[in-house]
Amino acid sequence: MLSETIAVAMSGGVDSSAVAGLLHRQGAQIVGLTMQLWNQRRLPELAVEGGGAGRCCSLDDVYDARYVAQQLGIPYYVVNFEQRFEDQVVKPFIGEYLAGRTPIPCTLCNNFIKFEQFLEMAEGVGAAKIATGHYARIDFNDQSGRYEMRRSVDTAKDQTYFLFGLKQDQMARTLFPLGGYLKPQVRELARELGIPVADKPDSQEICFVPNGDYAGFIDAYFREQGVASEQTRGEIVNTDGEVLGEHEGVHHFTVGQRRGLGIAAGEPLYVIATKPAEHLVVVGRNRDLLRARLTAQDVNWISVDAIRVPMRAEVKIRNKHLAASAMLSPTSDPNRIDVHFDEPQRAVTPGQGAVFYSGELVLGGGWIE
RNA sequence: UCCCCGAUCGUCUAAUGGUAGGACAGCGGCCUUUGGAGCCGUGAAUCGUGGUUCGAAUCCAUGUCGGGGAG
Repeated sequence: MLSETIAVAMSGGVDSSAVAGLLHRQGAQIVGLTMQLWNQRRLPELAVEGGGAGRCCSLDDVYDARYVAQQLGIPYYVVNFEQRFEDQVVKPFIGEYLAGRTPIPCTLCNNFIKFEQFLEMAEGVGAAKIATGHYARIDFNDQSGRYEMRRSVDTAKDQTYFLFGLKQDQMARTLFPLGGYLKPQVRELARELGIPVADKPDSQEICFVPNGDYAGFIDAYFREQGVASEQTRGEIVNTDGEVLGEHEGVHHFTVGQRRGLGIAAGEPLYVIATKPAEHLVVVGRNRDLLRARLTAQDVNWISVDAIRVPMRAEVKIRNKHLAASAMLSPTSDPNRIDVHFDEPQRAVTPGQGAVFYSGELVLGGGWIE
């Protein structure tokens, strides 16, 4: 049987370019695809000097991706997912903030765009599999009959936290060629392969927010949609309900946040919660943020079947959180899991992911209620 | 109108005759490649005017403002 075609998601960055180069060198038949996800000129008031280079769909990045594909001599296409991206990532992203939660756009994008829409698109161009530059590892376990996910070898670059929503059938068709590499090795590899973007800086922050000011993005989106800023303002209160100040919208805040409150209380204040219905931001002391338990909803199991009895695991509640020991317990709802930490954790934040690990193995994960 | 009390960085406050300091807030940077957190750095004040004193945030007078009393 002929080697099957692999569609490489090329962002124009080092990692995905290295993936394309690597697979090409291995003799795979590949096609490069760049997803056009957001028009950076959409909200011109957010424009940043340099044209937003380093963002996921700036013209520069598309140019880079095309150039890399050209250098490798592989077919290359740009696919336009803007509408889908706005409906399934941007709007939910804003909606989550307005609901008092803190979304993870990267995970939404993975779940609804990269490993769904993109996978379909790949099929459409005759590719049975896709490959991305994610730092994670997928293996098939013959005994369990499941695809398993592991943290990347480069623990600092590991992106499994953002991948907890991947389904077995998606994993079956996905390659993460960089999961076994360290980032410096990837750059070295890119240089070896003659990839022109080998020394391009890593991108970071939310790809569709050109200046990194996500709250400013939401404000600008509101203005575009005709929502007046007066409608989002509200009060900052302490846990006793005493009014300490005012704010420009609950979407400017997330649990655990310290900066931007503008309240001089003699001691640092942190956001304990946002209450969008009342336009309130509740603040308190750092120790008020400790929680020993949470419930994860829409849980997706990856490397193991859904649990029926309690199970010990390490749980990450944000990307840079050091996974903490906890007991996972099933609830009456099979999609919801109770998590009891051995030690209270700081700033358990609704809308963020709770990802379950056993060592380097990603068991699964869900959304914090 | 009179009598008390008070007035220090943006905020809260320390210094009672001898270098105006701290906390919080702000700003900048680093670190992180969801949002946060954290770390480092940084600007910022004695209500005004006179006086006493070698020297005044501090003592005196007076004005202004704020709070409280006295028909």
